[in-house]
Amino acid sequence: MNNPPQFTPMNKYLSGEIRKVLISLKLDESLKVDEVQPKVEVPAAESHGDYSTNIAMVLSRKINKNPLEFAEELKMLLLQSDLKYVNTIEVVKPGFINFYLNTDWLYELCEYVLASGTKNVAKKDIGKNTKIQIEFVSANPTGPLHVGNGWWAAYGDSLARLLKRCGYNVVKEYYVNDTGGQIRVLGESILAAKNNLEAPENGYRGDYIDELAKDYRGPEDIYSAGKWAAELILENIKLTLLKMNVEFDSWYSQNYIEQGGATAETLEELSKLGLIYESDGATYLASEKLGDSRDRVLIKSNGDITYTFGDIAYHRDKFLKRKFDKVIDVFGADHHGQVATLKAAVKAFGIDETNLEIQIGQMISLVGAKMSKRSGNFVKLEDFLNEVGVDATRLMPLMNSIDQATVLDIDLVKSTSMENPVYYMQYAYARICSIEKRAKLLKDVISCNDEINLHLLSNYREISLLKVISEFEDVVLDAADSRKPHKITAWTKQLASSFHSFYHDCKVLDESEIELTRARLSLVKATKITLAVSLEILGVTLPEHM
RNA sequence: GCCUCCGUAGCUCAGCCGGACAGAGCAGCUGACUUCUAAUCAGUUGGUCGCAGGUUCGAAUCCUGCCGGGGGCGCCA
Repeated sequence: MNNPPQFTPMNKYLSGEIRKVLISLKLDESLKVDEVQPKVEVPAAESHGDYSTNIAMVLSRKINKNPLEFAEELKMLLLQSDLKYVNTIEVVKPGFINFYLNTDWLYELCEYVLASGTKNVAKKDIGKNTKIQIEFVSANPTGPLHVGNGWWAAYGDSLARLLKRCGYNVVKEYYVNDTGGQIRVLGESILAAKNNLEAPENGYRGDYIDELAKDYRGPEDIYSAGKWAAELILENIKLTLLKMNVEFDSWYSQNYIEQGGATAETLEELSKLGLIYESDGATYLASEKLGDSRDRVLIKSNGDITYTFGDIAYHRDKFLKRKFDKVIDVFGADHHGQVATLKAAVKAFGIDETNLEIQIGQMISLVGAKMSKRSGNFVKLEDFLNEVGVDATRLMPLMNSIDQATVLDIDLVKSTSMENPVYYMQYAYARICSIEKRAKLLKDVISCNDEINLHLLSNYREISLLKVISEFEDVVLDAADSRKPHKITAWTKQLASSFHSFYHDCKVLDESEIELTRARLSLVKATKITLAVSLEILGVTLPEHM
């Protein structure tokens, strides 16, 4: 097996060189230079160089030096240390050190991307095969998925793809709430509709209930009806998710948790820990002392177990039975209240609570109304997919941070769906495919055995495009680490933009400039590789023509 | 009342583990199609980063307090 190609990102390279210089200075020991990792970034303004560091200002305070003078000192030492790629170093007003580079590193980067291909580019093993579970959607099987569910489906699935890319062993799970009160209510709603009665209070209503009721042939028993309907609805949910390119690895049953011994075992363990007490005929978990805002009822006075209890047993199952190292739950903001309880429970089981990560997504609502299955006021994800398109639907939730609440104006979304950035990104891909297709026709003219001279890529557009590509790995790591796939979207838009500009200014296929053509084809290929990987993470398809 | 998310250009939002003149898309205005696909490109108008303090050489970014909006504070799930 060949080792994957290596390439040290420029910021890491410079940071390492600066660090060497700092260590050689033998500064005050209290500074612990070993721990200092100088931050080297691409400055916002091009007039501030290709890369820049604020290390002189950060350290000057601690060592009691004038930041400008210290920066100058570092600059001199850096110049003596024979840096690769660096043309000039400048020190600017408050104490920034700016680096101006030649473009050799960009050609090396390009070669690295080409050698890596889609399989290895931006594949960083920070996960070290950590077993991580992501639970998302987990919508009750009491009705079809609505648009809000679709948002978490896109988010969770892309987060999973991102973490896989970074070397995590990821399992995507959907917790199926196939028991309890809502299944009973679902059964009641079905039977009521079948017998042409009013839907029960707090019951489910809508066309899908009427249609299910029409087909129901089982006994007039609410549990039978509820269970039957939930199974059919779940099948429908699976199909809708597949249509959206979301495939779960695991469907885990609440009924299994509650009936399969998990709750009994959990209760026993919590009892042993002295965290259980009775009050008013109910069984309580003393979760307040573990950081919850109050104690929680696990078993109601009528003997039924609460949803919370099932959820606690479920999370115990995740960590202790199935041995996940890390669990990420993706919840809507309306479930925010569960966080403290679950964290408390996990702590009780002796698990580091930071291994339970709960991502709270703010609410997705319709103009003027909340989405709710019980009220029948919601837009079906299925319909949304059909009208807006799968790729646009898939990308929309990945454009913003999940901390941002979203109010959807369905008519506006429909009328502007063609403006969705997804087409902009895909169009870049289609253009690349088109170029490559034509390049094949010119094969005889273009091909030769000489090495490709990437140094011919010197145009401003070419350099800019290479610079965007150079940031891909960092973006992937940052997005995975911060659990923010929308950062991939932002970068991909930038890549597409840079490519479109390049496409406009630089004719790739030019029979009178064979060498340049070959160099540009390499750049196009590198763009294609990174674009393909980023779109794949976003769960968007790669059209070869549009 | 307590917890939590948000408040940045006309609109939708990036940026938020501190950095150099605050960014993008849409909308508006101007210009580019006998071209490797114009689903594109180039240019341009537009902002006291909710308000007030504080920390800092430096704050949209961190801290505190207000104001405004969303969500949550069940023996519902």
